[in-house]
Amino acid sequence: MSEAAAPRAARTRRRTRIQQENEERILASALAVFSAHGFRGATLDMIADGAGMSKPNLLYYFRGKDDIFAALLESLLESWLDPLRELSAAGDPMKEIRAYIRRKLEMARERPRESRLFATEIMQGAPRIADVIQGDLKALVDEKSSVIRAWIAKGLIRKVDPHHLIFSIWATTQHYADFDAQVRMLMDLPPDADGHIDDAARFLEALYMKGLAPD
Amino acid sequence: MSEAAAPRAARTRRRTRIQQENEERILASALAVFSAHGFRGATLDMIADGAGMSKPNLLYYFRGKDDIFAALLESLLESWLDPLRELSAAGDPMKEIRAYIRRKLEMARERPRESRLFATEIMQGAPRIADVIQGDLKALVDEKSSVIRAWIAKGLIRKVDPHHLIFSIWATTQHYADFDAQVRMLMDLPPDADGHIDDAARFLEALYMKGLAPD
DNA sequence: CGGATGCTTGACCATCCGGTCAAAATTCAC
DNA sequence: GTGAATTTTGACCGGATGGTCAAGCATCCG
Repeated sequence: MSEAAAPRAARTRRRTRIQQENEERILASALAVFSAHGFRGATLDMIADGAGMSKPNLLYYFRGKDDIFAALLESLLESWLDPLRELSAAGDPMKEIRAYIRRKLEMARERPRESRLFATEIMQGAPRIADVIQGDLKALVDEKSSVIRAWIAKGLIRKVDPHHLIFSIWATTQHYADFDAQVRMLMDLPPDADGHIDDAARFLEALYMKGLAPD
Repeated sequence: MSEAAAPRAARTRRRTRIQQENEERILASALAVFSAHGFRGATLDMIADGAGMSKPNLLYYFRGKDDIFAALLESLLESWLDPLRELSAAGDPMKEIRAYIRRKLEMARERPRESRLFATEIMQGAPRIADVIQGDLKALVDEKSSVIRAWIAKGLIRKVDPHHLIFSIWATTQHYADFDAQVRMLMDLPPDADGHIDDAARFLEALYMKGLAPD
């Protein structure tokens, strides 16, 4: 994500009210379309339709499909990483980890499309977001790994590999967003129910509390 | 998965040696291509190239892209569900669960493309495999959930929701296949190393053994 | 060894899709 | 209100892509 996508529209002066609004509508539509169909499966017409405008108009605001995708990722990245960022070295380790699990599950409930967007991209080798992963995300993960190692050194949690701990929390929580369709089918849930997330929270919190408690 | 894809070629009589070979080569190539690019991102030309034949020739064996995909899923499904099928009600619960985790991680190491194939499909709402999930897979999951419930009733493992236990094992193990690119970037691993899977096994086994042991 | 059957492919088609362009419509500043 | 700047769009283009077809080539069986 080297820089913000530069819409043709923005070449002239500052952002107009119309520019602001339309760019927001485009990104909102792009999130829906990209997360549902993947980058390749998404079409500019779908995104334009979702944003209530014509394709050429869409391309007046963004240079092309790649630019829309890049702008979308950039607009989402910050808040996507927030839950991990909030993991505080100063807090009680068990409470911090439990709270992290809760935040991630809440994201899975509230923003499943964001989760699927990143997931589909990573599964195809992360061609468009490799720099973000190796940059910002890696720095954050390394930092929090140190925090976890410090907790271990103090004997506050069991000795585990911080990377694998983080991966497992990502995997278990994002599962309820990424594999939502499967979860619903296997649990016989209606399309809108989300109470199972609370059950998942109870299960995961118990698993990690028992699993990480020092001997 | 209502029925096997019916190649034009098979209309006449029984499968020829050449038919057998070519169908295998096509499915092998299709696995590589579909898992790397998703259904929409895959093209018939890519699959034909990978199978070392022309596109019309490929379409002599399968009716179309959808048929190839359906045949591929059907050919993989059985062995994909094997690890869970092997979970035995008769065995020691802790050992059974640990062995299940190992089998799933081994699948992630040995057959990551299969994992990604199913994952991308489910993430897009499972449009092409809904019947399999609601049929065979659901029956299997329900059966094994009963097994787990029986273990709980006997006090052999802690009281947990069987569905969420199964989901969490799927999520944590398949993560190393589906998100392989991210795992490698965050752990600074070369493209071919797979020793981190052993570390993951140690982490996950410990997490679940401690997390599931009865109080 | 010759015909019937099965296998393979080059050429082609229709549609989709990302993207362009010029002109029309709207908004804005004065 | 009016001219300039901004916004919007119908029409269009070129390449990709799923799929077809008819003819050529290989294989098999008697």
